[in-house]
Amino acid sequence: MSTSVARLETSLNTTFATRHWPVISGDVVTRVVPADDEFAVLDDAGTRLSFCRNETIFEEGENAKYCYRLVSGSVRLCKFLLDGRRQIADFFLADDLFGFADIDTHAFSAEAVTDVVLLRYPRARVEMLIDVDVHLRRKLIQLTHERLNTTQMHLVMLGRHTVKERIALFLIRIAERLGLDADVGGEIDLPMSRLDIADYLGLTIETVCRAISDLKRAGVIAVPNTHRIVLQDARRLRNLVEGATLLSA
Amino acid sequence: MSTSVARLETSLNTTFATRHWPVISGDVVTRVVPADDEFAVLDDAGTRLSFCRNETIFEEGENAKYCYRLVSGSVRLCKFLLDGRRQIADFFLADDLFGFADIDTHAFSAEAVTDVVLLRYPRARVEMLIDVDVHLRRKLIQLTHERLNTTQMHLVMLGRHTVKERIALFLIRIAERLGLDADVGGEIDLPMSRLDIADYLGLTIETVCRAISDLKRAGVIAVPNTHRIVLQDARRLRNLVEGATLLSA
DNA sequence: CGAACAATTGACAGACCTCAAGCGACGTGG
DNA sequence: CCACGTCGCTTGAGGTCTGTCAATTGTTCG
Repeated sequence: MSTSVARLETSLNTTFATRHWPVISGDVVTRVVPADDEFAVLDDAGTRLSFCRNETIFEEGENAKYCYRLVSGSVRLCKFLLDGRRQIADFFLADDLFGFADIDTHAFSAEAVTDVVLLRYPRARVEMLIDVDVHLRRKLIQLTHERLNTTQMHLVMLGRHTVKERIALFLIRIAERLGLDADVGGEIDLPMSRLDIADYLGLTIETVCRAISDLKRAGVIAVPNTHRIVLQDARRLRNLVEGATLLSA
Repeated sequence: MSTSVARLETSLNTTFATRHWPVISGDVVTRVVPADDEFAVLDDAGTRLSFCRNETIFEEGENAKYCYRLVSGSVRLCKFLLDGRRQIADFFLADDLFGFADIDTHAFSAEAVTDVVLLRYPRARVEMLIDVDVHLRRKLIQLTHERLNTTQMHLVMLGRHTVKERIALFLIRIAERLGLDADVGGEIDLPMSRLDIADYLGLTIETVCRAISDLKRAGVIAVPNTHRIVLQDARRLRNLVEGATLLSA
């Protein structure tokens, strides 16, 4: 599959050949954007691009000429060490912005976790607009601040949380980002592989599997298929992360 | 000295009596600010405050009414879990800004690592100035982006680096922040305790001690006293972090 | 000099990683 | 349509690194 590949500008007629899993048609997902669209002003400057699963969107060290907005699919932001170790710093989901904080060159690589459609903005243009448009500016600053905060929470997870806590937090936070109420429960459609999760949580794939199996065995979650997780006992899931944060989730 | 101290506004007559180590007089350190001072415009809005070692500057959950600029001393940004685990997300040194990205409430606590002098700015004022002053705005945005980047590098360290690599990276990065050329070597004056280092690196104090002792035994560093580290063999120190980043330090 | 606190070192245990085999879903080819 | 190969996931057995517990040393200050 996806021998084809990413293409560009105009086209987008990438007959995303047959992929196996995440069925996300670049057309179906029609900009379900939150009402307040401070980014409308950016749209004119954007080029629509598509990438196939596992394709690289930009690479560490590359000149950071562009910023991006994810239209559909999901993206991982990652860094590789010389011996192959990998750390994923973030996952981006539909409507997330990324690449805006990269100064001069990208410090991390961005790769398509699933087939992906995104908008690409020239950084110079963005910086110009920031000076001109107060609403855009405020929104971008706010988003950057939020990202710094979530990155710091991620840091706490890697530094001080146990395996069980990390998995539980990961599921809770993904659920919330996908618009579920993690206290009620619901079904999560995980875009990423077990290995991606492991590299996000600073663990090995085996450890992630075992932890998920434990949760399954305990009846806290169900796993109808690999990429689908059902939160059955949201309360117990949350209890797994006490002592989590003193205040926030 | 500095038996005096912290205070402000009203009382806070916590006579933190005598402390043992870092002797930093709040008066001696007179704003050795880099030439380009985009922050001058902030100064009028700032209140000068002092804190004693281990005092809390702001606490997780507190209303984030203020932003801060560190004049002298150093500060840790940390989060506590219910069972006492602690993760330090950042250390701030002289002239660093902090608290600017905190939305609504502080997600982390800030505590004085040494006796500290700082400037406190009302957030509302800062936000107003950001809209008015282009240079201030650009500088603040740039600093926030830099902080996001260093936080992500920190993430890689916690997720994928070994103990030796973490210690080596920590020393290299602190040295650079203190203005040393980490390739040449030099002497680092560590403001923080071993426990602080441990909680910054996601380790225990014992593990940090052992790693430092190993480096000492190997002749890579010398440790004339607890808070002073001499980089004797900068090249070997750097070699410890290959496979570190593919490109950056 | 002694008390309090921080740092260091040692012995041991346990959590997580490594290595390896087995399973399951999916797609291709006979 | 079914068999087989591939790839990702899961499970098991065993080892290692780092955390835990405890004792010792060193430093600062009363």
